[in-house]
Amino acid sequence: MPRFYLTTAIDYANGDPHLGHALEKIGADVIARYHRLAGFDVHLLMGMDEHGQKVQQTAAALGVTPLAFADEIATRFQAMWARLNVQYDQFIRTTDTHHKVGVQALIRRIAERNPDDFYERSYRGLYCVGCEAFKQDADIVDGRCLLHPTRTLEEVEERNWFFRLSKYQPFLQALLASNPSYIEPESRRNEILGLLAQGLEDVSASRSRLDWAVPFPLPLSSGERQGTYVWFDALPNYLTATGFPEAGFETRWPADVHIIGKDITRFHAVIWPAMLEAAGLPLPKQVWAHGFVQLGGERFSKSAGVKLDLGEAIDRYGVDAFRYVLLREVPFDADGNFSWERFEERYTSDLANAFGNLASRATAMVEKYCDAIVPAAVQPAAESGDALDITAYHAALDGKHGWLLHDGLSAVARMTARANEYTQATAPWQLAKDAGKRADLEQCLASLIRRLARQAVLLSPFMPDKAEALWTQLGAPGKACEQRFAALDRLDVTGWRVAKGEGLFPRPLPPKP
RNA sequence: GGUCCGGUAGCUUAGUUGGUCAAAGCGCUCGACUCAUAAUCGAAGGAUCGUGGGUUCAAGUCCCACCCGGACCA
Repeated sequence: MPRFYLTTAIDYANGDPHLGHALEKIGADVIARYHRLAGFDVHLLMGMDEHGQKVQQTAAALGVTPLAFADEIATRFQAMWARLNVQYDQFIRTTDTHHKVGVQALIRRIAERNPDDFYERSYRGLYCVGCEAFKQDADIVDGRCLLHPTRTLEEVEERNWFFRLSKYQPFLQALLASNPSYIEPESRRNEILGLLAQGLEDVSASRSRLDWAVPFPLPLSSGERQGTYVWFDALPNYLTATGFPEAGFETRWPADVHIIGKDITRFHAVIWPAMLEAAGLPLPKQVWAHGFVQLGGERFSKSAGVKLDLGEAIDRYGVDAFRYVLLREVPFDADGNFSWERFEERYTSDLANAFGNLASRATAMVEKYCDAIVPAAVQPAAESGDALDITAYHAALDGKHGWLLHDGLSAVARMTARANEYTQATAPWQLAKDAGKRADLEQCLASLIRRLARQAVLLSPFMPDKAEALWTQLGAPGKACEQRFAALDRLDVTGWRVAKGEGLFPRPLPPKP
């Protein structure tokens, strides 16, 4: 069975999961579920990034150990992924012993193979005593730290280990020239190409005053031991999760795709492949940078109070409706918008009116006209008009042309619309009045059930529970998630006993929040 | 300040290499139907394609400048 290893960004243990996290995790889950239906041995990795001063400081402020704090945050994230029905195969935490061992092994391996790649250099920056951290320009306003505006920033110099990233510029340029799909979508690749054209700076790999970190395995010439700086700790999680450095990690590594947010493209497209090349390890096959979700047209932020309560969004119409609307509304290759208004519109038009009602009318007619037993279809290919949409669906999800999950949903929506048109045009309720048209009636109803069954399977990566619910209502054997795309063409619905149940996506709407 | 991405009907978006390219879905209006979750089907209306220049016989589609939104870098 072919393997498929995909990862999401590990989330920083500083705050609760929000809409942006949810988009990435649900998207990755859809891709994973799709590949299971396509017959792959799928491994979806998710996890937490738990080191660094912010975690340490927040924990200290709460009077708990950093690890206890990280445990709490990890528990909250995992609980949210469970609610969102995100089915990961592995959850890594950078505080896992194995990860720390792996990070150190990777650094040593680089140092052994390319002794020049790590070197000592002094780092100079603006240091905030309040934060006990160096501040970047984004965190500085009027020469003051945003969080501690009453204190003055000090210019501090320290010696650190640096990684000779600049050395890998030709390698990275050649990589993108020979393998353009290494970074997708194209807009993000262009960004990186521009960055490479400007020239790369070496990056620091260790920092002093970094106590809550993986100890950097090489001591400085002064004897000082420092903590591993963020990217050398976080990025290797994709590798250490496979068991590295222990033998056997190669069975999973390299990853097929890293699903990340566009804000961290640079680290995944530049630093990470350079690190792997330095270590003589295979590169991941692709980095996919999705866009951001805006909320009602505004960027959500804690400070501005623009945020969406994920629990509320899930409770609104159920987790599957939320997953559907989020991925239908937000293109997976660009920024998108989410609002309660759109949620209502999408739920009502796509799910309740089009899809749910199609299931309702079709099962009702089989019950009414055929004693609930799906008749044998005379022309099993009556729905051949769906072929193009099924092709489009796979093109959106198989990764060969990017991961355009929203296009996959559009394709299924067209199939649903076509089935409703077919129903209207054939008017089985009229055929039922004429015994001489019995064959036409049975043909129509069998076709509708077949279409619904196929749509249930195609939608199951997006809406796992609803797909199963429909599968059951149709009287289909087994489970929707156990089907294989390859066998879907030949799906025979003859003799299924339908059982029209509760509406899949009921109206009327509950009151607005 | 630099780089990149986006700015097309009320909303969300399609629009290969310039020439039926002004398109689709939702919403709104009208008509049809009654199996169904007052759902469905059909039809109509609706855009000076961010702004201003330029290239061209011909430009959302190429060039320049500017405005707005976003990401990254400095």
